[in-house]
Amino acid sequence: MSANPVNIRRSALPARLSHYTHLTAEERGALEQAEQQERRLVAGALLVGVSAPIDSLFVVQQGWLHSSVTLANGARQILRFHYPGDLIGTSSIAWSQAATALTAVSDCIVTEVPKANLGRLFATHGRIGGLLYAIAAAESVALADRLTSIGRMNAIERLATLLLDIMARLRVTAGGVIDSFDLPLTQADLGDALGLTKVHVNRTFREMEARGMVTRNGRRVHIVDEKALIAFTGFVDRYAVIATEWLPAAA
Amino acid sequence: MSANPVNIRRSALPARLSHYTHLTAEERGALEQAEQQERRLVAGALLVGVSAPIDSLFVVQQGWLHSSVTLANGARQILRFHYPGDLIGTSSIAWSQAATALTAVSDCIVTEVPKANLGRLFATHGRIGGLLYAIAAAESVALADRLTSIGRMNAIERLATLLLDIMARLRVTAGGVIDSFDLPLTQADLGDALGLTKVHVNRTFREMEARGMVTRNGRRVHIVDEKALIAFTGFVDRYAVIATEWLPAAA
DNA sequence: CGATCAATTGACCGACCTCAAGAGGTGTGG
DNA sequence: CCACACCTCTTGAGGTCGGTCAATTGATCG
Repeated sequence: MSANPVNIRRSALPARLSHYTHLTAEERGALEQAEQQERRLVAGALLVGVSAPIDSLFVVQQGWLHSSVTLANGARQILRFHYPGDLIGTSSIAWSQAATALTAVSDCIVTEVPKANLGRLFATHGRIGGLLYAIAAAESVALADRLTSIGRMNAIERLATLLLDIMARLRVTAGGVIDSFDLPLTQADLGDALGLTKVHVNRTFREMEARGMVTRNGRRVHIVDEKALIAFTGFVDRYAVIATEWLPAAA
Repeated sequence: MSANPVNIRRSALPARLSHYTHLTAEERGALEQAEQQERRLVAGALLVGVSAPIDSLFVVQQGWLHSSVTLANGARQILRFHYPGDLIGTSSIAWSQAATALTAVSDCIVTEVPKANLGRLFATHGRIGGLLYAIAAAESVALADRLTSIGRMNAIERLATLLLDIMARLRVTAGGVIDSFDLPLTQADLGDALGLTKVHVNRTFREMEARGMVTRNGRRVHIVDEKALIAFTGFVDRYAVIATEWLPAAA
């Protein structure tokens, strides 16, 4: 364990940013100094509750989380999944209370970034600010894709799109090309993400198997023919590439 | 007409940012210099098509626009509405092609902001960068609210939420408190925004009238009892306040 | 004054929901 | 090491909200 809480080595955030553009050693250092103590969560643990006062963001280092809201009638909507390298809790930037709950899907490790540190980062390293803005824009488009999926697609297309989305996002971290992955979500979770009931998620999954689109083995999901599924859903990978040429050159 | 295309006076963007924090004269000048020529659009005109190569963003000065996508089966999803003071086309920051179409809902005026100018702005005025980031985070939460609405609410709640959302957003510009507004959208548009058909939007609107929630007169929509409607939908205004205390003080 | 578009209404349909029960798997305590 | 509790997955039967199709009305505009 190399747990120096202030100087985390090899944080997932600079690694993620490096995926899109070259960072100078100085920039990387500034990023790592913004991060503070580490928190470990077991699967299912709540990191932040809705309306909790909060003045930090978090960087996901390991594992999955999701952000969600629960309505007055008890219904839940899962808004987004978060993976290593994501800067999360961004709604606390705009307000001093959390707009959504953050829950660990699998066991995970996050590090805290106080808002003030982020402010300093924007002021002193505008290039990083621009890059964070670009990533936020890309995530916003991915969220819009989910909206489109729920608003205008049937159950099988929704589930297929979500599976492709998860796989695309895992690839940014995993590096290589993968065609299967462990899905640490219950069918109730999937339903809450897709605007369906768990019962219908089940039927939809079975229908996808019957059509030869996926196979399942426990939590493991295997995408049989990704190209065909992409053609079927019109899915677009929003994570693979992000333009950075509009940012000024590194100092 | 004071149409100097390079030095637009009183752009809506600095006015919007001033709504949330004080801008120095210098910051205001930098913002205004980033904006370039002005474009006027008639209602229904397409500003940017999907997949169009694009290396500018736009500031809405007057009127409404929306961003949308059209699926292979012809279905359309309207993702978001844009009002004066909004910086739009942000997906072109992350990629060199537009991810969504931008269409004028009413006659409107926009000014162009080349991506490179935005990059310079982030590098030289980090505080503005942080503020834009905060606004983007707030809009992302508003989009998540729409997602929740479509995923987990019935037709009447969805329409009510959208009407409240539009009114809240208009208030940022209109200033005062309003309880009615002109809705330049067809019922087909509303359906595409809500994940409903235009036929069902019609029935839903009539049901809302029958229940005494709204009255309509041509394009004019009047919210009868806003408090009750907010309680009914759980709507949260994401535009009224945005925290800025985490940004370093102005230089 | 015809043409076009938006709003409206009716009849019927179907994708997804609700309710309910059973099966399989896992952890825990006795 | 078994028994029980609990959770998730699975399947069936029947209901409903919103969709589809189609026709009519009303408004706007050359």
